[in-house]
Amino acid sequence: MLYTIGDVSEKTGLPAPTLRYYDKEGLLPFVNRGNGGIRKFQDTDLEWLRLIECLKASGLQIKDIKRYIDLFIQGDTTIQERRKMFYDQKECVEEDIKALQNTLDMLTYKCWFYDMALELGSVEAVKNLPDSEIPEKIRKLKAKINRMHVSSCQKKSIVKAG
Amino acid sequence: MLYTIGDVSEKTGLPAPTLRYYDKEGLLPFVNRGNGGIRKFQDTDLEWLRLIECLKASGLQIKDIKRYIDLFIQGDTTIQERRKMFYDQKECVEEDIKALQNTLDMLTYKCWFYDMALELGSVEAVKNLPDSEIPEKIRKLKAKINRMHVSSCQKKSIVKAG
DNA sequence: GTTTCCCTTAAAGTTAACTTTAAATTTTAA
DNA sequence: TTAAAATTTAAAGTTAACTTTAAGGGAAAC
Repeated sequence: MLYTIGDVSEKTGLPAPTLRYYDKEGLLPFVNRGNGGIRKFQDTDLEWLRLIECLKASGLQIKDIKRYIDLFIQGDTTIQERRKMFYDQKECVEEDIKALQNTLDMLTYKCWFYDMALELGSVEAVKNLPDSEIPEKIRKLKAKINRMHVSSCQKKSIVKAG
Repeated sequence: MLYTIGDVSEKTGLPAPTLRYYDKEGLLPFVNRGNGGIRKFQDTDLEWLRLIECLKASGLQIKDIKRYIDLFIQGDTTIQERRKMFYDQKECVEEDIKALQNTLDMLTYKCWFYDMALELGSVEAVKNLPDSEIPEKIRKLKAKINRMHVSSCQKKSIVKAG
C-alpha cells in the first residue's frame, strides 16, 4: 500500500508542509519517490512518523530525532547509544508526568476555589471559610501546594540526547 | 520580608531578565518599587510566580496568563470566567498526562527492545524472537502501541483561554 | 485537450518566549 | 567618598518548529 503526502497528512493530522519539513530535516530517509519525484509513503513510514511524534512529545528536538535516525542507519554498532537515548527520555517523561501532576493539583484546588467563590458570591468569602468548612481532600491539596517550589511545575525535558 | 530581583531569581531559579520580562508583559502587577525604581518583591509575589509557572506548565501562554491576572484585578464580577479558565486548563492537563503516558509506553517498550538488542548483539535478533520469549507485559505494551495513532502522543494544551 | 488538482522546491516569514546588549542609575561595601 | 556590584530601561538578537509564498511540473476529470 502506497500513500501520497496528502494521504499521509490526512491519516496523521500532520500538515503536508510539516511532513516535507521533517523530510528535509532528515527525519524520513526511508520514504521513496516515484517518477516525477513524488513521495510514495509506505506503512513502515507511518510507523516512523508515530515514533517521531512520540519522541517529539517526550521533549526531543528535531535534531535529536535526526541523530537517532542516523544512529539507526549506522546499524548494530550504535545499539548502546540508542538504548541510552531511550532510557534518558523515559526518565525525562517520568519527571514531566510528575510535574504535570503537581500542576493538576494546583488546578484542582483552583477549580474548587472558584466553585466556592461562585457559590458564595465572592473570592473573599472563600478565603474566610473556616478550615472545618473545607473538605479534607482540598485541605490536603492546599498543604501540598504550599510545599511546592516554582521548579516543581517546570519541565525537565530538554536534555542533550546522546 | 522584601526581596530584590536577584533574591527572587535565586529562590525561584528564574533568571532576573525573565522576571523583568514577565513584569513587562503584565504578569507581576503587584510588585512594588523602592525610591530608585528598584523592585521590592514580597512573599505574595513569590506565590504569584508559583501560580504563573503552574499555568505555564499547564500550557497557557504568557498573554493568557496576563488575561487571568487582568480578570483577577477586575474583581468578583469575573469569577465565572476565571473558574472556566481553570476547568479548561484542568482538562488540558489531564489530556496531556494521558498523552505522556502513551509516550511512556512507547519508551518503555523501546527500552526493553534495546536491552534485548544489547544482550543478543543485534536488532534483528530481537525482531526474530518468538512471541513466547517476550514477557507478557511487553507483549501487551506492543499491542497497545500498535493501536496508537500519531495524534495519541500529541499535546492538546493550546486552547483559546476565555 | 485543457483545466484543475496535487505534487515539487527554495526561500522568506511567523511566533513565542526568552536572552543579550548597552547605557545609565542606584545601592552596598570598603 | 569612591569603587564595585546590582539594578534599571529599551531595543535588538536568538531559537525552534513550523508556515507561507512563489513558481513550476505531472496526472486525473471533464
